[in-house]
Amino acid sequence: MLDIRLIRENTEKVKERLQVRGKGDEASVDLILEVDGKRREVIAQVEKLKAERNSISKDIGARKAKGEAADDLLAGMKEKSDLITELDKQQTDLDEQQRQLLLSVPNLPHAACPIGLDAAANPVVRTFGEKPTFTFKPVEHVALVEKLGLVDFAAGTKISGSGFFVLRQQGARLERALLNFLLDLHTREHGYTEVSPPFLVREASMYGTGQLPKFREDMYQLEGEALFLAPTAEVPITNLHREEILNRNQLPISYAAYTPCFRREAGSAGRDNRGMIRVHQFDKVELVKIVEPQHSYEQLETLRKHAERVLELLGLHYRTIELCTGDMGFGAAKCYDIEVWAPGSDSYLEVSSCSNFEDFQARRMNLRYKTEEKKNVFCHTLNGSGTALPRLFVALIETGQQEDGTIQLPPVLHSYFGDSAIR
RNA sequence: GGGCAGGUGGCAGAGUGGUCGAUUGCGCACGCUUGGAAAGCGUGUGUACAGCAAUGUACCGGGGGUUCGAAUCCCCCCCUGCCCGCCA
Repeated sequence: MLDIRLIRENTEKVKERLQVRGKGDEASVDLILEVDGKRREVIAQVEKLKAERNSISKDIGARKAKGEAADDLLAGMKEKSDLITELDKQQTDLDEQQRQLLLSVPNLPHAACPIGLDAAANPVVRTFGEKPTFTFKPVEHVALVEKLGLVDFAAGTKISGSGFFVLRQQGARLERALLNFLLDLHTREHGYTEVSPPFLVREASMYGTGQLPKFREDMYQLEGEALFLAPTAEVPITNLHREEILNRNQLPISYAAYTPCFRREAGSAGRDNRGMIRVHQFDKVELVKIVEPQHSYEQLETLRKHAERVLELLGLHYRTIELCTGDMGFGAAKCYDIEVWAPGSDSYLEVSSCSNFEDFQARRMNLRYKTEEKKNVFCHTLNGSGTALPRLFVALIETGQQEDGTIQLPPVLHSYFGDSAIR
C-alpha cells in the first residue's frame, strides 16, 4: 500500500512511476486525491464540532457536579451531536473509499528498474555455468521420472485431480534430501533462522502480505472456515511480525522456512502444465528478510546471492533476470527471477523470485521499528523463494541424466541422498 | 460438538456515565547518588489523523446504538483462554 502523503506531495512522480508499469494504474491517482481532498475537508469540519461539543459537555459535567442547572448549555447540543454523527459517517465512508483505492494500486518500481511491458524486456543480469552438452538427446523430466519410478502422475490425479503428483521411492527421498540441503545451507551458512509455520492462515494474514483483496481467485479457501491454504511461506512468515514495533537492534531479521504451497492456478489449465512444472501443491523453502529501509537494496542483493548459491552448489546452469516494470509483481519495487536450465525440456525454469517490497507490505501489516531517534518507521520486507522444489527437481534430474538411464547427482547431495546416483 | 470466562498503554493490572489518554506496579529512558554497580530518589515514557503552526481530534478487541457526554449502559461481530466430550 502506498503512502497517501507520498501521493499527495509527489503526485507527478507517483504517476510517472505507475505509468512505467504499463497497466494504467496512474489513472487511480487523481481519483485518490479527489477522495483525499474531500476527506480532509470533512475531517476539519467534524473535528471543530467535536472540540466544541467536548468543551460544552465538560462544562455541563462541572455544573452538575456542583448541583447547578445546565439547561442553557444543553440547548442545541442534540442537533450538534446529530450533525457530528452525520459527518462521521461521511468520513468513514471516504476513509474506506480511499483505503480500497490504495489497496488496489501496485507498488512503485524502483528508479533503476528496467522499463518494459512484458517478459521480453527483462534483461539477464547474471549467468552461471553453461548449458551442459550431452552425447545423446536428453530426455524430458516426465519420461525420465516415470521410467525410474520417481513420480507417479496418475496416482496424483487419482487421489486429488490434475495438477497433483505423487513422489515415490528415490523421488521422495531426493525431495527430502533437497529440503534438508536447502535448510541446512541457509541456516548454517547464510545465517537464517529456521521456522516451521502453520500452512493454514487467516484472512488478516492474507491481507498483510497482499494476496487479498485482489487475488482471492488464486487461493484455496476452506469451506465454511475463514482459513486459506498459504500460497507461499511468505504469508505466514512475514505475518510473524504483523502489528509489531520492532527494536532497531533486532534488524535485520532473516527467516528460512520450508512449507508446501497451494495455488489454484485458475485459468491456467492446459498451459505449461506438463509434469511437475505447474501444480496446485508444491514444496518450497522460502527466505524472508525484514530490514531497515536504508539497507534494503543491499539486502536484496544478499538475498539473491543466497538463492543463487543453491544452484551453484548443485552445479546447475542458471540465469538471473531482472524483471522489467511491466512484468513485476504487484507489491514489488524491484525483483529478480532466477531461472534454472532444464536441458530435457530445452528451457529455463523459474525456481526463485527475489523481491524488495520496500514498505509496501509493512504498511499493510503495520510493521514498524523504532529508530535511534525513537521514531517509528515502517520496515522494508524482502522475500525470495529460496527455491521451488519440483522445478529444482526437474532441472537436477534432466541435467544429471546419463546415457545408461541413471541420474548422476551432484556431490553436495550425496550424503543427503545416501547415494551418488539414482539408478 | 457442549458449557463458561475474558479482551484496557511494552507487560501486569485498576477503573461501571462527566475534569479518564486513563490510578498503580513492573519494564524502559534520562538525571541525582556511587570508586563502580545494585538499591534508593527524581523526571519522563503510546499511536494515528488533521493543521504552516499553536493546537485539535480519535483510539480501552471491531462495528452499531442510547446520551449533552461512554473504557463504563444496550445490540451484533471478531478474537483469546479454560472446562467437558470426541480424536491423531
